[in-house]
Amino acid sequence: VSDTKDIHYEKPGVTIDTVIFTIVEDRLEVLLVKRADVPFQGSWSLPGGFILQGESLEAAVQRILLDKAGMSGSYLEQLYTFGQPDRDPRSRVITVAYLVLLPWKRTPGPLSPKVSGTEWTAVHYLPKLAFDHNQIVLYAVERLRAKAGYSNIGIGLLPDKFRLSDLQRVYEVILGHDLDKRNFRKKMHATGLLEETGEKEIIGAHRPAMLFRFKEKKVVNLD
Amino acid sequence: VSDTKDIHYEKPGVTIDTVIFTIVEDRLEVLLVKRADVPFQGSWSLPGGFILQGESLEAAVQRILLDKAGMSGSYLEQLYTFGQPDRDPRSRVITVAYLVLLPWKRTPGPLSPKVSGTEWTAVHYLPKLAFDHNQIVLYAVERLRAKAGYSNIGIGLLPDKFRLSDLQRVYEVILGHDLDKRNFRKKMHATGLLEETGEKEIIGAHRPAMLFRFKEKKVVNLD
DNA sequence: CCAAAAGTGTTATTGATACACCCATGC
DNA sequence: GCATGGGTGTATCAATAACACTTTTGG
Repeated sequence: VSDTKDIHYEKPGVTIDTVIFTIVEDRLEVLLVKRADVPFQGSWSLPGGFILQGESLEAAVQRILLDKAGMSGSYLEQLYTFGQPDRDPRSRVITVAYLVLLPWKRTPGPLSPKVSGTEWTAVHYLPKLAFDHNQIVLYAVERLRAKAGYSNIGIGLLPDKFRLSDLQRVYEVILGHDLDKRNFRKKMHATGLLEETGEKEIIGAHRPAMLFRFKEKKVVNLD
Repeated sequence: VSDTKDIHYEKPGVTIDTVIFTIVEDRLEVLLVKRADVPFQGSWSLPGGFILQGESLEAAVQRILLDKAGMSGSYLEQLYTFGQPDRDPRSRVITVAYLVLLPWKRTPGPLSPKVSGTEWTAVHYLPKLAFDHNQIVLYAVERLRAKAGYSNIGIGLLPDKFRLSDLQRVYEVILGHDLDKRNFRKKMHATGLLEETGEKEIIGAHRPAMLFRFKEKKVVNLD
């Protein structure tokens, strides 16, 4: 029963932490921010913050994204709530972790962090992070892998129009192993979620690739 | 960044709410408690409560289970954190919802609620609950259904020793449709998780059934 | 001997995997 | 004309789904 009247113990703090993924040069990268204050001063940590009055959890995530990363996420999913009593050395803080996917912009450069003190880091070379943030990132990677197996989660990491080889690359990077081109394309077409844009894109001295788009902009479970 | 120093807005409250499932006479039932206080005085609601200082979220769930239901859960999983600003009409309260499975005791009777003001209710005949608790129960049922498809979640709803027909019944109740006996048993045996106890059980005028046990006491993903 | 649940295999269908060549382009 | 990525189909294997009869017990 959610009863507020009998609180005689101190309220825990509640924060949001975000695991923001993107793909850069065939690597899965996560956005980190350098902590300005104690504890863990100077350590890297996940972008996060407190929830404002009257603000939904999702709205808080979007606000934090804009403040800390200078961008708004294309896909957003609640991950898990971490509440070990000692996870913050100062006081009890419970954090609701979110998984965020940023569309990978073809154009190189503008994906570089917009906010000073932030940096994209490959998940394979993650430093020791503040608080329990390493655990949170691992949990997020696990979730992302699992979802790659049974959903079109790749949509969150791609621009509106993309080549099938881009889509395949996204899944390969998430899963950590190569996929068969013909089987991958067969399966993707079978979902009925892809539509041709009619446009073709030429990169370098190759046969031009058809650009595709997802009919549904939402992440959806396949089969 | 989990920074407590710059809180100038009021902290939200944090609660735990539990969706406690069991199976009674081939029905999936959930434990409800009648609210003694405003708001929603007299309404049914999910067992819940505040988190004590220094208490982990899981420990809080176990404590609430014991207090409100007079029993400890066999399976426990964090469901989702609900934080809509208006979900509690008095003040901002964020709740971390847990899914709990109670082993169905063969012996009829002792599963009846131990604590006054609590009642088991079939999920198909759920009344209008306090707060957003209907939404939480729906979410829990969805999760349970999904897990029935790819895990041995049934373990949480069964006593230590059980007949294969009991196990099948559990899955049928969760999924809401009948399963083929031979295919079900083939699949279950193929997991390698079942072991014969050697004991047989005779109920009524029938051929006695072998009692089985799960080798792993944990819920595990199949395939 | 009858009613009721326990137990047991085979076939058909479906989905997943493995695998190799031609095409269009820029230089 | 050559290097590079784009694009396509078939055969095998594994998993799933459909389906019916015999066994053991108590009454």
